[in-house]
Amino acid sequence: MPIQFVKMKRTHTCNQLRASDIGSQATLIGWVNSVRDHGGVIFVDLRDRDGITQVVFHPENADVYAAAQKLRDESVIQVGGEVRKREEGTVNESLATGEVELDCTKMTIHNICDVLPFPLDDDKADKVNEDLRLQYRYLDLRRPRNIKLMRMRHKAAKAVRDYLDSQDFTEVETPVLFKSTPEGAREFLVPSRLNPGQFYALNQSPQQYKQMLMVAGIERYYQLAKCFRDEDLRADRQPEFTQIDIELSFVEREDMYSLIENMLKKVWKDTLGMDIKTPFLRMPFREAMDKYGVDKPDMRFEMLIEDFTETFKESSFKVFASVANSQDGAVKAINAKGLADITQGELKNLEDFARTLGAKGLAFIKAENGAWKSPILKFLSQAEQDELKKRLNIEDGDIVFFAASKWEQACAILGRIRLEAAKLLTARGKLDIPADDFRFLWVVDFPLMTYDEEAGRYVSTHHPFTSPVEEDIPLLDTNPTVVRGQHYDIVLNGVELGGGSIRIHNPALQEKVFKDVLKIPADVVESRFGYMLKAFKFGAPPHGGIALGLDRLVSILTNRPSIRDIIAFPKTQKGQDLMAQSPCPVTEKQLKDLFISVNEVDAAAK
RNA sequence: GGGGUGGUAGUUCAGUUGGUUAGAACGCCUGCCUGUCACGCAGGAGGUCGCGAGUUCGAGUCUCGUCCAUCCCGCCA
Repeated sequence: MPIQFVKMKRTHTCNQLRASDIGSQATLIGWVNSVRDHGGVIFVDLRDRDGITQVVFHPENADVYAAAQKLRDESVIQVGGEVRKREEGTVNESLATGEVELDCTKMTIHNICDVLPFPLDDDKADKVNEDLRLQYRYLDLRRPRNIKLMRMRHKAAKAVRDYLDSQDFTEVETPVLFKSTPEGAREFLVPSRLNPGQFYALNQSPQQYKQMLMVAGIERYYQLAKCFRDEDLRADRQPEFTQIDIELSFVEREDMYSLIENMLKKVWKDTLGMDIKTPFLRMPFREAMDKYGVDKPDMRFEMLIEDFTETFKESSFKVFASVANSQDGAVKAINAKGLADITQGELKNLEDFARTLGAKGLAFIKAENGAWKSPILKFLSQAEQDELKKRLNIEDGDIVFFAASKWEQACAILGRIRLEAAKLLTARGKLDIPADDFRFLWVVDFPLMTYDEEAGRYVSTHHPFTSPVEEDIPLLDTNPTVVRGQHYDIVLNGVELGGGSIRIHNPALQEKVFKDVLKIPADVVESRFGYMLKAFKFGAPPHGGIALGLDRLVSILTNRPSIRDIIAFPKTQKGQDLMAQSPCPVTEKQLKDLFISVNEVDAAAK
């Protein structure tokens, strides 16, 4: 039974009392951060979301003193008393309130906390198994560090809203229950009770609705939109996530760049107080792949990939020469500066990594003690070695990795090696990436289409609503893969923050993309996109938009490795909420009402 | 669907070549302590070694399977 001595109102937060308050009465409420019982005097560090204040219990105040002996960490108490000056030598410099303490004469115990399932100190709690922390997410979240993350997320979202509001945007909510669009990501299906045998799909993004809002004449739309994808999870992927979803009419790419740059400028200013530089760097997709091996380059360190396809065309090293002379073949290399001390194990890991990406092996040259060491060195002519040395700036202590393969694969392999090498160098203290180093980048000039060998047809690089660059439109008929899309990705520190495009607003062009280029059967086009094509015939304005992942944005902003850290109630890699325990089986009646039968495999899982 | 890592006390971990009663720190409980702030001191409780098979005289340790978590590949128009 909680004891209650007297009714009183909170007068201060736990981060407010200062020397100037000495002698006045105050009432604080919060959680017991720690109890130090000295037998004749008890100290309680009282914590709320703002800070900590020391509360003292003396035996003279018999009631509260006796009650204080029963307190356990994380209990919730309300305490009243006089603000006292701390004696000389007992001031706590590490607390903002460290000059004073509250001499407790009145107390209400709102809740005595059970023994905690895991420690809540940040340094200890960070090591606790995440599944346990997710079971008790409300406790994990209660840690000051995590509360701060939630508040940072709020600040970021508010900055986005404030900025877009200042630019005359209207926030419009679009349906979460949408229709199934099987060509995209895997969807969550929702059975319709009123339409037996039919299903909604949770929206993967408000893409089609926001384009309809443009046709509707909203002109400037945004939404912090919950989106759902039933794909496998990663550290930066959750089944439900939040997008900053934006769409405007009468825009061109340049307008979009400056809009987003200014928006992010405000986000960084309002959250971290930082001024980020605009305009952001821009890089064509092809260059990103060539130099960084990915379409989302991490610009915080150099280590660029160099192309040696020409160098090895005439080489006597047949492995490289044959690739260099093949269709689409490329020989590329990267210098991991200072990583010649790589261990056998680390080298093997890199090699395995390369293999998973389709490489046959991972050729390398180590420069150590004034000499080059490499299994392939004997095949390389002096001229080839000179060329490598010059263009890769090979010095003692370096290690160079090679990839010889199809262009895209060679880029991808070294792109991964580049990132892994950076991790190894960072661990060795040879590469220092400050936490507040933010490198924004626009990646542009993506091909509108890529050819899917497996499917034997063209597929949209982004999505089928992306507009081709005007002068490339004639090429749609002859060579779709060289058509450039009016698409842009925004990349931050090697993470794709978001992407968007100028859309097609011409119904004839949209229909052509669906039917002639993507070869979607006419009846399918009609059933999936018929309403869009029709809408475009009724005064569709030119428009474009973008979507940025809010979760990813905040995780980078706060330097957290996983977006689970900045989502209040995240799901595990199997998509479960360990606290509420969802998903879970439902009753026979529920299923019956929905005309659904569950097969035996699922029933066994119950 | 595939690969890696991990699972031992409430928590974080240690546990030798397979060998007696599975340890430490923190937490918890009891007692002492009037100035601490990671308070201190003394004592105590607490374990189906994720689960299931197998090998063995004997398994925390070896083998196989399985479950859970996590990282990655595939996937994410």
